[in-house]
Amino acid sequence: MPHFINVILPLPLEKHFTYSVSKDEAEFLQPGMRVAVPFGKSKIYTGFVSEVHQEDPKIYEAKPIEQILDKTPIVTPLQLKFWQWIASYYMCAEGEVLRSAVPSAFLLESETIVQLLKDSGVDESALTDDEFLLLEALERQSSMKINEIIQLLDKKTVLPVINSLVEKKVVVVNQEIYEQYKPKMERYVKLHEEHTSEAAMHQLLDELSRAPKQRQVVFTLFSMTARDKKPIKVAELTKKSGASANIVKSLINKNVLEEYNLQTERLQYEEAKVADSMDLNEYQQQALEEIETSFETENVCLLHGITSSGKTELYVKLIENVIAEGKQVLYLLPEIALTTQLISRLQNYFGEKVIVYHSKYSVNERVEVYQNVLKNSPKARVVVGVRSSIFLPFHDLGLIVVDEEHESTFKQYDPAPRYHARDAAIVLGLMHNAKVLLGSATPSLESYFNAEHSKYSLVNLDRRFGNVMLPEIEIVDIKEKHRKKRMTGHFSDRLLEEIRETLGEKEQVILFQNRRGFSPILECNTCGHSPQCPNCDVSLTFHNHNNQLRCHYCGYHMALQQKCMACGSNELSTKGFGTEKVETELKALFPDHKIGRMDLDTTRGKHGYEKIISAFEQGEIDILVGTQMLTKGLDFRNVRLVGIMNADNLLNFPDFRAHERSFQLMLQVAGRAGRTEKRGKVLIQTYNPHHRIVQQVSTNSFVEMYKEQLEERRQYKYPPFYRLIRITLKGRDYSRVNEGADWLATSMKNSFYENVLGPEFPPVARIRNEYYKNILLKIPQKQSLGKTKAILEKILQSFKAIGGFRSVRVVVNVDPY
DNA sequence: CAAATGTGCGAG
DNA sequence: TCGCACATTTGC
Repeated sequence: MPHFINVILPLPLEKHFTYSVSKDEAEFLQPGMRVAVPFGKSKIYTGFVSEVHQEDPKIYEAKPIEQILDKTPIVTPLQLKFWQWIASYYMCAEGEVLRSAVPSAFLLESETIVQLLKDSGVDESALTDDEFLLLEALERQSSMKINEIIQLLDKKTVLPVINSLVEKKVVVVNQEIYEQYKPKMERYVKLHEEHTSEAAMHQLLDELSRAPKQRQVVFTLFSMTARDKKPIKVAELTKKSGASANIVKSLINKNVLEEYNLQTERLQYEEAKVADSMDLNEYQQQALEEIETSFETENVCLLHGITSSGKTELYVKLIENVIAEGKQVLYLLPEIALTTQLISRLQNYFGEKVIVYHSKYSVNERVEVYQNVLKNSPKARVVVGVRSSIFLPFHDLGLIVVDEEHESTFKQYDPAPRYHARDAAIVLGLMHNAKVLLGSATPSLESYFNAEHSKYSLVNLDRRFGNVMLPEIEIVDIKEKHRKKRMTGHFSDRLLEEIRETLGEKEQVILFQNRRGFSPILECNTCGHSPQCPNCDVSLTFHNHNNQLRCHYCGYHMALQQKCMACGSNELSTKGFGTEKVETELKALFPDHKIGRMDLDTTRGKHGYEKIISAFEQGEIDILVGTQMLTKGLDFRNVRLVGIMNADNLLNFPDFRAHERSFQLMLQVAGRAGRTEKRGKVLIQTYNPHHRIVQQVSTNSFVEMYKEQLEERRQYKYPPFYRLIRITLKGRDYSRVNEGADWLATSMKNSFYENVLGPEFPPVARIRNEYYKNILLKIPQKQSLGKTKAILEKILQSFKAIGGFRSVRVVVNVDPY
């Protein structure tokens, strides 16, 4: 009886693929192990076994596998199930889920290696120029990769050349697969065997009497070995003995010392001093008890705790209890919120039991985190991580905390799977039988709605820790201020007054402007022309520091032109403003104070973000200007004033969640002010001081905002009353995209009638020379989600079958928010 | 007219 | 996603 396995490949293909294996292999293989399999003409991919079986696929002959890559499964059966759920809910292939679920170092791919065949005795005159070039190169370096050949011949299609040489029996091609994960090695030394006996040791020291430095090194080595039996690192030895690396090296050369390498973990934290967890105040204590009671009957609990009410301490207590039961905990954070602050706080409490997983980790670091979680190591009791950490191989998850639950960075936009980590975490929790705690100062409407409708339990925490008062919020009408000529640049007189006062008292200021760059738009006063990106339908943004015009969508940039490119006039003016402009104006207004800026441009690189934050913490910066990066759970002690430069550009965003988002953002920024005894102050500059949302922010009326927004959602058929699926078509050819969108919308309307909206161009209809068009499908609560998706799937399939639309790509986004 | 570019298809 | 067959356009 032949044996087979089904395999998931990391490709956007719906199907699992069947390969044949031997009896021994079949007995060895388990779901979740990796195998290298040939796929297509010449490629080898890493596949994950989903099933071992004996069903012969009758319509084709299964290929045998190339190689088994694991001794034990690296994906658990529960993960495989979770992948299936993600794939079906978010309408994508399991292979796509796989791609974002495991560290990319696990996915080996083959590379074609071309080698010279010896004694070919080829007639060189029978070769083309390219063939001859390649032959020559191979005589020098014996083997080449396809990429190297492409460079060598300076053309894209090199396969014909290679194939012709293969035919002439000059070269052979091989597929090679590489393990990408490289363990980190560190150099260690020990005394060479010859000298380990007592007598030999004495003799050695005598011999070295005329080399005092070397003698010192050997002495240090002795005392280190005597103290504890741990292996000794070269780096440590040089440091302790005060010798240079050269001295150690010469000892190694003399065979006095012996060098060897050991594998080390990349993920080493300095020994954290484990602090006792803090005592909770009575409100926290009460909230904790409420959460615990709710967990007896419910799986998901929403904790609505205002800014600096001490939610983190609550989490810590809950986590303590869960790890005491020997279960794992997942602590999810939004991407930007991955502050050193919170992690070091958790490490203070849990020491080495905390492991961190985030997007700036290298592939190798990710592999190590993954493996620690997989083997259920004591280092991975508490996993703190971003969105993608829901894919780690948990064994026995007891609790998932989703902090800042309302954050939109939990939703993955591109590439597929376009999942929402909060929602997926709830499903994951269900699979593990774990409890899920959603926490936020400004919960998302959906979560609050779910809590109100008893899908989740709700716990409120509305006292700030240490009874710190909520900041006082003042609204400044800048329309009025402009009229009365009380504006200096983008600063109202009130804001300047408050900044002066705060700085006078040696306290810090945060200014929030949700737009980077200098001024978004450069406009010609004569003809009104403003420079556009050649690849996208947007105006270029002016960046002062490098005097550039830049596109924020595709990265296109050009030097600033002195004259209008359309009419040649040199009267150019700027419209709107970004963080850079605020910074420049501030520098002119407060030349004696240090001003920092935090946005995408200044936080590039692995530690850019931390540098700015610690500079601000240390008081090296007096005023910090930034985009929404500032809002995320940062805890600055000395900030008393927060200024929102312009509330309107938030409110006028063309999206059904703009108001909710603005409310959340403003309240979160406001929460940065006055975290100690002194009452903080928040100034909001706006052209619409009577806007409902601005008013609600100023009175901190979450529930009022919730009710009003909910009513609007009901009226306009938006979540949580309707589910949304957005279908985006994109392609190079404008009319193809249009026709395709029309066709698709029409056939969708045949099934879903008035619940199909569009097709419509998005606000930016062209990005990187591709045209975009959206169709929105609204799904009433009564309508079955599964059936809807099945119908949609069918429609999409027939769409793909139409020849003319093949060049249009279709992106399906479930819950596109 | 050859080479470069586009289009469609199937993979186990 | 990738390679390949086949079709169409491009540039000297």
